[in-house]
Amino acid sequence: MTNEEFETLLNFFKVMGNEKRLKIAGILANRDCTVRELAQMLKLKEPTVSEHLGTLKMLGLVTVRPEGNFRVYSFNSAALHTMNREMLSRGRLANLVQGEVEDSDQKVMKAFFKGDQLIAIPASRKKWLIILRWFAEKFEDGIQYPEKQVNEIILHHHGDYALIRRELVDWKFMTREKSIYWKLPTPTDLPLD
Amino acid sequence: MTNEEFETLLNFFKVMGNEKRLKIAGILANRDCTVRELAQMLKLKEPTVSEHLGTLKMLGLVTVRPEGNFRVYSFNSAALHTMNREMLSRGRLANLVQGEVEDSDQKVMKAFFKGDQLIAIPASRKKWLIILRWFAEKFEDGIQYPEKQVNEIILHHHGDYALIRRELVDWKFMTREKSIYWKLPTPTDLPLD
DNA sequence: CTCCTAATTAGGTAAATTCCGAAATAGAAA
DNA sequence: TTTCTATTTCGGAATTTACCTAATTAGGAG
Repeated sequence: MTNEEFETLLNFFKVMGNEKRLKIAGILANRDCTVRELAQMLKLKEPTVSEHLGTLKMLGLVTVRPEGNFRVYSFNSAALHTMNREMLSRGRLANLVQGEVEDSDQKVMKAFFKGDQLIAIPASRKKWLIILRWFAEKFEDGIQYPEKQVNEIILHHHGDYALIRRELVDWKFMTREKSIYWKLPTPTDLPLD
Repeated sequence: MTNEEFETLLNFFKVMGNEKRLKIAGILANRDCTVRELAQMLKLKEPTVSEHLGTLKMLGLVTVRPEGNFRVYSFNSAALHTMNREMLSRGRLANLVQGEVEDSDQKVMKAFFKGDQLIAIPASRKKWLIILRWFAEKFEDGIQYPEKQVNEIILHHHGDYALIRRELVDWKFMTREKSIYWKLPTPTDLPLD
């Protein structure tokens, strides 16, 4: 279930998103340690470190073994690899929230599309904008399209390409000059406020 | 500087370690959105979403562009890749905390080693254990070593192999039966308490 | 068995985070 | 210009988190 994976990833971030725990993980990635050793290095009391280790252990990021009179904690590379490889990519991230997106957006899409064909025009501006944004995604950032090509691309999904083309420009999804169309590439980066 | 990278990684985890922000990132990984759209999907008020987006923007995980009357937020794959590829491996993590480890451990190693040769035996038990643990690392988990081979391995680093060998066993870094030595493989996993 | 030591759990305080409603801003539209 | 609307900023309440000290547990050593 995708929801469980979401929780896993979220917990991973939560656990690692703490200075002391991240340091503990880093130290253990260098060598095994006891609670006391870690407490000294980090200038924390043992109970605090113990708690942090418990948290890391829950996640599977560290393991313990008794050794002589101590309990020695080790870093577990496997857990890190799992997060790294299986979850931390745009595609994975996108899949984890399918439920959330469905409600608002795909509902509209389902109502007005049959497959990838737009079969009706919504009256509400809001829904219309969702559809236009979908059309806009068919074009790549920064590439210049001659009008003929714009028409072709739209035609794959709707017969009245002139309407869609005009609306894309009106709503500023695309820019036109003469008969060349494009999407703004990276439209002047963030304002540094 | 390694310390700056540590901060970057820590902040990344902090920011993503929040349910709503992680969902926002996931939703934006699917498609661009306005503040209001996100607020609806997540059942939050706009100011709250706006704040979260601000946080994500600081990290570079999302970008904004004006579009018609709205401000449209996009997911920025590049930032994710940076974290993923450059920082999230055991080796990277280990390097981020060099400063912390140095103090406690490598100080001892420097004092008693010349290169990889153990040239003195510390009086303090604590320091001795650090050294023994270092020797223990020369052996692989779960592999059975005949005594002769144990001696050889130790000899690379210290002449009195009998002393080290005996201490490794005494302090339970290794187990011996007849003249076969080994390290406990995965010594009965975590107690599920 | 008892002693001793490392580690953990309990309980409570201080600090940080998340969220909201109200007010301010910025920019398109008229 | 003024108006309208999406977004952001402000200030404060409620929750969560991190840390400490004190008490308890667990297990090896004598």
